[in-house]
Amino acid sequence: MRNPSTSPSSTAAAAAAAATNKSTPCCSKVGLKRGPWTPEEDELLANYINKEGEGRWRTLPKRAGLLRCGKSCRLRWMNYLRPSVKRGHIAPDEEDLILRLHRLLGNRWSLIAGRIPGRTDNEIKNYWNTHLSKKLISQGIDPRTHKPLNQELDPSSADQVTNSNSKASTSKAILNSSSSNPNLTPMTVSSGHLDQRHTSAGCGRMISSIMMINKENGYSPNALVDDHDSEYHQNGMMENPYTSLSNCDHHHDDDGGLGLRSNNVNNVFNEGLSYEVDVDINYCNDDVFSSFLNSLINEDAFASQHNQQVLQQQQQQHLSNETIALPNTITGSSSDPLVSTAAASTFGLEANWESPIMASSLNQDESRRVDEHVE
DNA sequence: AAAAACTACAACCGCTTTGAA
DNA sequence: TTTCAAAGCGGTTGTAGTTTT
Repeated sequence: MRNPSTSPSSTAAAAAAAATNKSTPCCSKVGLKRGPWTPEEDELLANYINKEGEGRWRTLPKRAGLLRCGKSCRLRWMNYLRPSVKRGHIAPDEEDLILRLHRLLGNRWSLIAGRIPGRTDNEIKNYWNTHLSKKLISQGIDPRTHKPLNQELDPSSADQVTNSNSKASTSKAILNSSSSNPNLTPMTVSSGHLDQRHTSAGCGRMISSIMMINKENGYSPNALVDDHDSEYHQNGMMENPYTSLSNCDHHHDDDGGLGLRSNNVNNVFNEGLSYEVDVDINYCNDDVFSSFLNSLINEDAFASQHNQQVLQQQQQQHLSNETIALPNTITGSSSDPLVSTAAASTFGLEANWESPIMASSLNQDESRRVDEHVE
């Protein structure tokens, strides 16, 4: 899309970089082409990779006879030329899944893409920015927090909103929020570097995904904190510095599944009382995080199952005529579509706000659809 | 019919992380 | 332990295409 010869930002950036003696973008090297790819270039790249395989991007252009930088080649291959890339409109079920995953993971586009076969992070990111975020806003929902926009005006949640997209300030924000707002129940699900490179290497960077569970309004998904944040540990949020649902990722076509290596589930705070979830997954395999994520996504499946069990118990106990205080997720009055009842109960969570968009798109086939995607 | 505004998305940039030397 | 190249990620930009005025 970009015209290399008319891109003011690129030329300005290159000039600025030269002036400050900083490293220039690889594409700024003299003689390297930029901008839209031609069919001929696509063919050259695809043919080369089909023959020689991916990798060694820096030297690939020269070997393939392309006047492009390696980064550009990699991007073109990953986002456009790979055979596994699915082109075309995002289906409603894919859209629904994106919404759910975004609510869980925030702007972790590569992670989200990893759960949606054939879709690239770039495509999902673009789709989010051009469609879904606007759709949410039009329905009065903050696309960052997935909470009703009018909730954002609530001063008690200001910190959370303000910091939701800030990796650097996340841990403090969480601590502040959880301490100042008793309704916030932070759930720490640390995961290692949710990155693609774990496949051959060991654990990557350890990042904790902190899901802020707001007992009234759901939770903010974007909070991420580095496990190395000592302040965070010092505040007792974690006992083990590497409490993680692990390292890992997925990726589109490399290893399939989320591939998260779990260590353990962290403390869950509830109204000032902390207790450790009685689930030791220290040595769990890669499926654990994937399963956990699935459980979060497949709320409906769990909820309906749970509902049935509860109803059966009620019938057996002849309590049908009595009023029983049941959690909202069980009564079905409202539930967080992204937090399964099972997962919520397992992790000590309750959430009872539902996105209209997601709610409207939910149906009985939901769990099956999600499973299909995931698998 | 032309201009302006809007939309979609490919591509680029800067930064971070990783692993090898 | 340090350095550096490679790879990857998320945010942003620029432009072609479409719609509206």
